[in-house]
Amino acid sequence: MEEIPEDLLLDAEENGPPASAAGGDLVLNLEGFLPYRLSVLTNTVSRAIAGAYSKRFGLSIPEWRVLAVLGRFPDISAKEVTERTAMDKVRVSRAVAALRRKALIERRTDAQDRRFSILRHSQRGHQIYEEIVPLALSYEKHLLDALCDEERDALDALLTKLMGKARDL
Amino acid sequence: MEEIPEDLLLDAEENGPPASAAGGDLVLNLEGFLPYRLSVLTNTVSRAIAGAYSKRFGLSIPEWRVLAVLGRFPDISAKEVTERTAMDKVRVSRAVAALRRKALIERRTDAQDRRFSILRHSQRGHQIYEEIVPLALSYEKHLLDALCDEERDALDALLTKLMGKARDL
DNA sequence: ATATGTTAGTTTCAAATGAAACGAAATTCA
DNA sequence: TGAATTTCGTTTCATTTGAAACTAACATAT
Repeated sequence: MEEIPEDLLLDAEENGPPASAAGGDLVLNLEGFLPYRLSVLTNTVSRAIAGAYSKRFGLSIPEWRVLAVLGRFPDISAKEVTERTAMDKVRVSRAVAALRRKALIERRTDAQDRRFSILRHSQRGHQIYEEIVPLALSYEKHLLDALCDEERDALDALLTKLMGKARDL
Repeated sequence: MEEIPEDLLLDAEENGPPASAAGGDLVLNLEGFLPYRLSVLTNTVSRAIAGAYSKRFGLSIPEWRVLAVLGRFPDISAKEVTERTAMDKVRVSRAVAALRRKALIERRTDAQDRRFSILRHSQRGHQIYEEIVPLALSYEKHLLDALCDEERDALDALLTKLMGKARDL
């Protein structure tokens, strides 16, 4: 269903920050809009890293996150994984199932409270973890290479503050 | 709403977590890992904003982005929308289709090159846009309230630098 | 012209996602 | 005790997503 064009106005480029705006119209400049900038940066970073270990190890992002948190906190429950990864329980459940299928983690049941699982790396899972960690760290390092020490501290503080604000809404 | 881990340690390397983490192993501290922190912050922010206008106006994130970029750059093609929103062409195509179904944007065809579309707000689309912009800006303002002027400048510079680095990989 | 290649945008298909319903285990309260 | 409630984790179902295949329009070369 293509419509035939009527009159065409060729568009003059508007540039620079806000400024423009006919009459009392409000205009939002996406390129400078903080939530948007965060989103683009995050997606770019995530894709780059995910590309690295999904190609090489066949891991999805949720799977890698579970592996990562179990590297630091072995023998925790799926519930605690959700808390430490900020993923919801459905995602965690599926990531855990996938990792078990691949024999990269092992699951036991908590004897005190049998609703809880107890998760940890398998030997092979731990090997892979130890291969990925340097990759992840080196990508982080690459990013931080853009910054001097003071800037890194500043970034750390800024992210903490923003996270605090973001949560209360 | 997921809980966030309590202990914040600076960057990753060797840490002394629970007993069973055996000998000289490398450990990655997710809570301090920059890509992860960015991801959590971004998702928190995106969800909060999306919640606001999806409930009230029935718009998805991609639809809002298209509407937003057309607010600032009317009469551009879908191709240019993809460039200005950092979304892939499939997402843009579907968002445009959805917005047209809702009669919030209009599409013509470029007479010079009939592969290109020419997109702009409908009247009603523009109304909605002008209702959402203040919402979006006020949420951004809320976030930035956490920061003083110097910090805002610093954040701006940091995001620019990080984005630059993120892109080359 | 005809063939070859490129680009804008859509469609198809399989995988990822999240809300809600669910089963099992534990807890609370009568 | 046992009925009602909560919690952990899984499953179901409808929607969203992206890679790849596709169509249509244009460009270039022979």
